[in-house]
Amino acid sequence: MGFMNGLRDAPAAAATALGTAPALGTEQARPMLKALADPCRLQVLEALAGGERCVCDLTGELGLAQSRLSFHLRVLRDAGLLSDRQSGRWVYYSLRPEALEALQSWLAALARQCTAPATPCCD
Amino acid sequence: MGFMNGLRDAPAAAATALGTAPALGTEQARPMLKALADPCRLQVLEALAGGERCVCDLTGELGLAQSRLSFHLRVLRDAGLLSDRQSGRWVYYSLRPEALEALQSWLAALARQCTAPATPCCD
DNA sequence: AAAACCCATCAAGCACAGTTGATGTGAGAG
DNA sequence: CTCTCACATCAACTGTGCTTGATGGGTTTT
Repeated sequence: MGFMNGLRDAPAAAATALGTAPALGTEQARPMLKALADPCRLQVLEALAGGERCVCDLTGELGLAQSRLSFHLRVLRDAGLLSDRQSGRWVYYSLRPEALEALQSWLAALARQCTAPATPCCD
Repeated sequence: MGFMNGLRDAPAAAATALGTAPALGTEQARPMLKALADPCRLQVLEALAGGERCVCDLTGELGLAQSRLSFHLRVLRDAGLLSDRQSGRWVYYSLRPEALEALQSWLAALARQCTAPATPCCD
């Protein structure tokens, strides 16, 4: 059950170079943002920012219970932020740059016109 | 109590043009990400993406109870994502582009080296 | 002054996400 | 085949964050 991560891969890859990207509605950004809301999960992201890592390596570095780390890895993977790869009896996790870039472009779209002069409110 | 939003304005403004920015540690990104984790709050952000809005206007457009909306606006403001301005008996809220850009650069930093070949794990 | 309005805050109730310890699965090692 | 190891999953407990309705502060009207 690792398929259909709720994230299309094609359009995000094209947006790597520039800041402009294929929109990505708030609907699709929501699960990722929800997954990023936990301090424990942010630790994992920081550790994975340097590259691929296996679970046993992460438990040692972060000092987390194995069950706990596995739970958070699943949340991040289900949100489309992580990809996993099994090699022997180890499982390696890594960040998905496409997902991070998709979020970047979503933020960029928000900031695009947000300095508008204000609607007249109730009159 | 609207001062000291826990976000320096100076460095973020310089990063507007390019995608490169003043680092912004995970420590400072955390409260923003936590604030972005709620669907109700994302609705507010979308509504504010078009520009400044007063509260009474938002309650009408989003169909939220006044108390509820006020609660979420506070969370977003405390996280540094929103700025407020009082005019008469109305309060106008707007997105802070600096905050959004700071998050963008934080994501960019994560994606920078995350494709590293994987450390040897336990040997 | 009183009344009407916009918005913030409060206390209580409630739902959900996270933690913990135990158990299950699947792949090498002996 | 059996044992060990890496990791996932489960059930029960716990805590944190959201919702609701009522109250309070502050600003314009009349």
